[in-house]
Amino acid sequence: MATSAQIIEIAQEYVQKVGFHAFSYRDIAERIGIRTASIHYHFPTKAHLAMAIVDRVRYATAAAVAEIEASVASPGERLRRYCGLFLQTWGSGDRLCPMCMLAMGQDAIPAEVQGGVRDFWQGGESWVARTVRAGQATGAFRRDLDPRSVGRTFVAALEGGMVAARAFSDRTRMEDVIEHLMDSVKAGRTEGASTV
Amino acid sequence: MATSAQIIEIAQEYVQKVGFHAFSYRDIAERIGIRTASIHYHFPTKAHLAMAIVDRVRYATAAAVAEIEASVASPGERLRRYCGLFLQTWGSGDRLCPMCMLAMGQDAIPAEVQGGVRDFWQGGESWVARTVRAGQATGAFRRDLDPRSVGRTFVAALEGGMVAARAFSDRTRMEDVIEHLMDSVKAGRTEGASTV
DNA sequence: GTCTATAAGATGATAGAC
DNA sequence: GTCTATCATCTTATAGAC
Repeated sequence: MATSAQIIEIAQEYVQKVGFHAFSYRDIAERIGIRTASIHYHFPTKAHLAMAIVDRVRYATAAAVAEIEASVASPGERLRRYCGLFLQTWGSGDRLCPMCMLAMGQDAIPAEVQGGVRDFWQGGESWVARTVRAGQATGAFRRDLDPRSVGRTFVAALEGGMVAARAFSDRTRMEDVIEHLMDSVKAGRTEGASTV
Repeated sequence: MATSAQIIEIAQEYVQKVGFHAFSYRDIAERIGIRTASIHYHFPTKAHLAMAIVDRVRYATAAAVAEIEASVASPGERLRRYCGLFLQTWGSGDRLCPMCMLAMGQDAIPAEVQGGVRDFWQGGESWVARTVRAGQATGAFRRDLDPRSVGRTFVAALEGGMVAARAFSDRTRMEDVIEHLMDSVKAGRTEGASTV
């Protein structure tokens, strides 16, 4: 594999495990067996490296979502598969979502990186919202749902669920969250007034 | 205010804004107008400081939840007030949940701190689960809900929602999440089979 | 592309005076 | 409790040889 690709991959792993500020060029260099100066050749500053990670993750996510849309037609199944992406990321070695990690250190992260993270986040929310609308059209999902709110809740809960799953090294924390999320959108109930 | 209390308060603010690894004793010292050596007198290592933050937050949270239980009886209203605590934290200057911040940098954070963070998280999940059971008993909440899953989803979504609200400086991201969460538990629908 | 060498500054932490 | 002084180490980053 090309050195630059190796650098990005290892840096991404560090971002997912300890965050952007808790690893150094030295950490990466030692893992690959090169010197920090070589990393600076590929990525002049840490901001460049962060941006490369953002681009890589957004590309990979877009590909994964495209694959879901190509192989599954049912809105419910699409949503479940989407949730599965987050579960899969956590499963690949107790890793958090790299975009969530970058979003947390916001104030100490380059502006362009922040923008990329926001695009990723909003992209997920919008995709879920669109899928919810499709499910409402087929009658699979509750008609009284606000797609925007559901999209935002799905992404928020999946990201937060990963934090919990990692803190407890407990897969069921992700699974429980996904079950309740899926349950919250499915039809099969009369839409009535609340008694709360 | 006592110096140690000032130190904890400022350190907590840094944890909420940039994370545990992105601030230094120097940052705190300059804000207070003392030297880093003085901070080391109160908190020998950064781990001690982190632990003090965890204790402070857990104490404050317990007090806030107790206040809710003392002033509100309805499970639905209690849940909504609980969600309000997270909204309020974000509102106090675009801050994330300190426990969520500490949970993210897990691998690079002292073991005792990790334990405290887990206790906080699980405490929130359990409280929501208990409140859900109470709401099911009164008929305000859906009877087919799994309280554990709901508890885990609430905490995950609230934590994740704060990350989103901060990334976009957008209050509605928290509000939308809270609305869908509350909607997901309320009764008023026939409990039927899913068509998803 | 990778190296050595180096810079300039930050970091957590300690010893000992006041 | 706070200070000065100091430490060893780590950090991002650059210059220039190979």
